[in-house]
Amino acid sequence: MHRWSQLFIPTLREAPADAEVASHKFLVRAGYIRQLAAGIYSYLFLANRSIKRIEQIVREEMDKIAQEFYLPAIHPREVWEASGRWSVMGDNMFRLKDRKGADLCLGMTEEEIMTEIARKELRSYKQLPQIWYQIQSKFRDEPRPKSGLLRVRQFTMKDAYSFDMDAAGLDVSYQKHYDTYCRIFDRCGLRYVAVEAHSGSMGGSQSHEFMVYTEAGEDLVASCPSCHYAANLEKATSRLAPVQDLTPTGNGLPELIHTPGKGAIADIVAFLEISATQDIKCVAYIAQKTAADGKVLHQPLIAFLRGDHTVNETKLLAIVGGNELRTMQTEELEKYFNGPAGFLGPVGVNPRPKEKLGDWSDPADSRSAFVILDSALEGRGNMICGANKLDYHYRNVTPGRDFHYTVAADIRNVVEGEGCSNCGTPLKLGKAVEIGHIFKLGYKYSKSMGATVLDKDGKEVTPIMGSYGIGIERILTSCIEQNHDDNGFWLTPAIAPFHVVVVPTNVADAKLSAAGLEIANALEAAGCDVILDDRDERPGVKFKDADLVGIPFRVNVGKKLVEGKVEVVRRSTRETLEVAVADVPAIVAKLIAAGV
RNA sequence: CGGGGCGUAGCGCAGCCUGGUAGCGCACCUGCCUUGGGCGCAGGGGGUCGUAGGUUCAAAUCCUAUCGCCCCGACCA
Repeated sequence: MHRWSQLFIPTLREAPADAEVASHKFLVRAGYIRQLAAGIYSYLFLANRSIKRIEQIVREEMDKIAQEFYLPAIHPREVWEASGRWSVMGDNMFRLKDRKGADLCLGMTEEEIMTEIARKELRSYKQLPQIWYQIQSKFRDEPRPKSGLLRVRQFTMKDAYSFDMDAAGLDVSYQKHYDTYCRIFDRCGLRYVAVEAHSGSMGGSQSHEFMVYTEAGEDLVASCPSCHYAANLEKATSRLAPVQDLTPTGNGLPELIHTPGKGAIADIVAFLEISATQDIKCVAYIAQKTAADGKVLHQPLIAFLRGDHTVNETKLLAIVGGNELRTMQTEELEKYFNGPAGFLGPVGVNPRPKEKLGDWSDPADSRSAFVILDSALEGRGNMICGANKLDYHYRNVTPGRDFHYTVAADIRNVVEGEGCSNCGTPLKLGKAVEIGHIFKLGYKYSKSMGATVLDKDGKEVTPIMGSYGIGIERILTSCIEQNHDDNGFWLTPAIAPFHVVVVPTNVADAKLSAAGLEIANALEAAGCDVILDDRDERPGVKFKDADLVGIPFRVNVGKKLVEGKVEVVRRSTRETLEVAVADVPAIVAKLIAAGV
C-alpha cells in the first residue's frame, strides 16, 4: 500500500501562468508532470502510474488481435530513404549524426521499420495475415508544441501495422482494429466518436479517426445529430440549400462592369446588391511537394468557390498530391491571371488538362495553372467574378461556358447547419482531439521497399498494409478535459493512478490514524488500489489534494468514526455515503467496478 | 515561418517608465498552536534579476545581441 507521506506528489496551489487548457493546468497542479523543454515533459509518479495502466489496457486488447514487438527509436537514414520519407518529413523529423557521421533520425512512426522486417522475413502467403504492434516513444519536431501534453515533441504511441494478401484481407484487419479501438476507449472511460478522416495523398482508401469532443481540440468534426454521419472537416461533405442564380443581362454573355475599389467580396456584394452566393471567389496557391530525392517541386493551383464558402486546403492539396500550400505572391498572380489581387477571376485563366494532375514537371506553357472548381459551382450560371482588371468585374459568367477548369471537386469547408449528406439534418461542428487513427495504407511502403511474398501459384505478390495508431498520453489528457471541475479532475478507475484515497482527517488522533490504516489494508485485501493519506496535514489540505489528483473515490475517516462509520465520496459528483467500517471494502469495490 | 507577450526565490507576481541596499503572497525549515475544506503566531533559509556585451561613478531598471518559454496566425486578396 502507498502512503502519501512517503511519495513525491508535488501538488501546486496555483497553475503555472503558461498553462491554458484544463488538462495542462491540472496535470501540473496535481504533480503529474513537469516540463523540461517546449513540448517535452517528465512524467512523475502519478502520471507514470496512469499511463502504465492505459498502456496495459491497450496491450490487453491489442494482444487479442496482434503481436507486440519493440522496435528501435533511432533509425538509420537509409530505411527512411527507401520509402522516400527522409526528405518528405522535412523539419518535422529530428535528425542526428553518429560518430562516423552517418545520418540517423528519431522515429516519428514505424512503417519503414515494420516493412523492413516484413520485406526481409515474409516469404509466403501462408505467413499472412500478420498484425504487429508496439508501444514506443515517438519524436516529432512540432512547429508549435502546445497545450501541455496535447501537442508535444516526444510522446508515447501504440502503433500497429497489418500485412494482408489482398484488399479483402485488409478490410478484415481494419475492422479488427476498429472494434479493438472501441473496446480500448470504452475501457478508458472516454466519450469519443469515430469519424471518417482524410486519408492523405498516400493512396490510402479508407481512414477513421477516433475523436474526443473538447474545446481544447485542434481538429473540427462535423457530425449529424440524427444519423451516424461524422467526419473530420478535412473530409466532411454536406448538402447545400439551392441558391438562386442572377438573371442574365444584355445578351447574356460576360459583361464588364466598373466596380471601383470593390475588391473584397463583402464590398462587391453590397455594391451590386447581390448575395455572396452569386459571386465567384478566387484563391490562388502555389502547391509544393518534396520529391523522394529531396527536390522541392511547385505547381500553380487556383481554386474557385462560391463567394460565401471557404477553401479547405487539405482537400485542395489532396487533389494534386502535394505536401504544402502557400498563397501566390503579387508577381505570380500577375503571371497566371494577368490581373491584380481583389479583381481576380476565372475568365481568361489557362487551365492545365486533367490528365496532367499529379504531374509535377514544368509544362511547356508556363502560364497555365491547375484550376479547381468547387463542386458547389457546378451547374451555376450568370455569376459575378473579378475581371482580372483593376476596378472591374464581370457579370453573366457561367462555369464551363465562359471559362474552363481542370477539374471540379469538393474543396470547401462544411459550415455548421448545412444538411447532412446522408439524411439532410443540419450538421453540428465541434472541436475535438484525435486519440486514435486507423488507416488503410495500401501498397505505398510494401511496394517502395520491395516487400513481396509468393502466392498459391508461386507468383510474387506485394502485401497490402494498414497502419493504426493510438496516442497514449492523449487518452489521459482527453479524460481530464472531459472530467474536471474547478478543484481538479477524476479518472475512470481503470486508468486512475489509484482507485481510492483513504483520508484520516487527523493523524495526530491515534484512533483515526489506526482506523485509516486498517481500512486501507482491508481495501487492498479486497483488490483495490489504495493510497493512504497519512500526512500530518490539516483536513482541508488533504481534501483539496484528494480532489485535485484524479482519484475517483475517497474514504474520509473522521468524526463519525465514534459511531463506527466513515464517508465514501464519489469524486465526480461529490455524492457521499455513510458506511460502516466493516462494509467499506465491499461497497468501494462495487463502486470501482461500476466506474466514475 | 509571420505577429504579440513574457523571462526577478520552487509556484504566482511587484519593482523597470523616472538607474542608487531586490521585495510580496504561497510553498519550504524550526518551535508553539490548531485539526472537516489550502488554520494561527513567532523565528529562519533561499534569487550573480535568462545569457552575453555595451552605456554609466552606479544597471533587475537604459541600449544591442542572443537564448528560452507561452499565445495568436500561417484562411480567402
